[in-house]
Amino acid sequence: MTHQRWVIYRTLAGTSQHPTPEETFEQVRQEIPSISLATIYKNIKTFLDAGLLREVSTPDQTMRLDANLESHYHLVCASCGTILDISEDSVAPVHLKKTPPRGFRVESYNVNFLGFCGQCLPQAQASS
Amino acid sequence: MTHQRWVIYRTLAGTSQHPTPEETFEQVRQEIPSISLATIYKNIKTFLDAGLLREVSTPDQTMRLDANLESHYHLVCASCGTILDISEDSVAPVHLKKTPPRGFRVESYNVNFLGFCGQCLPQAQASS
DNA sequence: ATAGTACGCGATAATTGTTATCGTTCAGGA
DNA sequence: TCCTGAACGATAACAATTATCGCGTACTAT
Repeated sequence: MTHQRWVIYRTLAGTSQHPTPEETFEQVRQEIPSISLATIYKNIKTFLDAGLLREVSTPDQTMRLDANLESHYHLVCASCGTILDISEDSVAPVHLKKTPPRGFRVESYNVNFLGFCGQCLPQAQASS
Repeated sequence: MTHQRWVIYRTLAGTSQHPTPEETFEQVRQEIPSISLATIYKNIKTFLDAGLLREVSTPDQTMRLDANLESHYHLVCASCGTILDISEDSVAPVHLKKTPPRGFRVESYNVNFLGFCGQCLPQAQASS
């Protein structure tokens, strides 16, 4: 556990903003100006492999990170892209009414809610 | 509506395989050898904007396309990445037990099921 | 029919996000 | 203190995607 690794982890774990690697880089840079983006990526990969971090899958083509290890889902703002967490027990369990096709065996599922965050909601309503 | 555009659309609409732009390129190429990858991307974007096509969000970092316009969710094989469709009415409606945080307004939701397809299931069970 | 116009096409360059390489440095154990 | 391997930083490579630009071709109005 090196200093760099610790600062990167602390930065990621200390936010609920689901930052991108680039954003993480910028933030860590304020503490360690000599840090390299490659180091950020390498440590993120290490954390992902170790299960200390998870990747949120979003429509945009950049990685969003999540240090919240508890089971939860995401609310994604269609306007600004903000991601908010919503705990698993806020959502009634999902169940299939039919058996899946082609012998598919379901191991887990994930729910994403799309909508508008408090800040974007007024504009969204105005334009509709 | 040009010839190229039509062939691209037909190729995308004629499969349930959720191809990548690259795969689409290879397939269209068999009909129009002079086609350019950029043309594929431009037309995909046109179709996405027009709502004739949708983008599936997957853990891997390449775009997967979906010409199935009916409401449905996806079964993703954790082993080979295959995506199968599952109709909306195969899944019991999802509902929230609590109101979302920070004034978030939910407009829609999406469910992704992760598991193993019929082909990968035997290996997956053997290795566990 | 013809000239004009605008849009789509193909080639290619540029951009962006991510990963690999390589030499150097540094932490932790003998 | 010395050794060793892992992590670091710089940079190049790579892959996916997007922008640019000149050309050709289909429609429009005359």
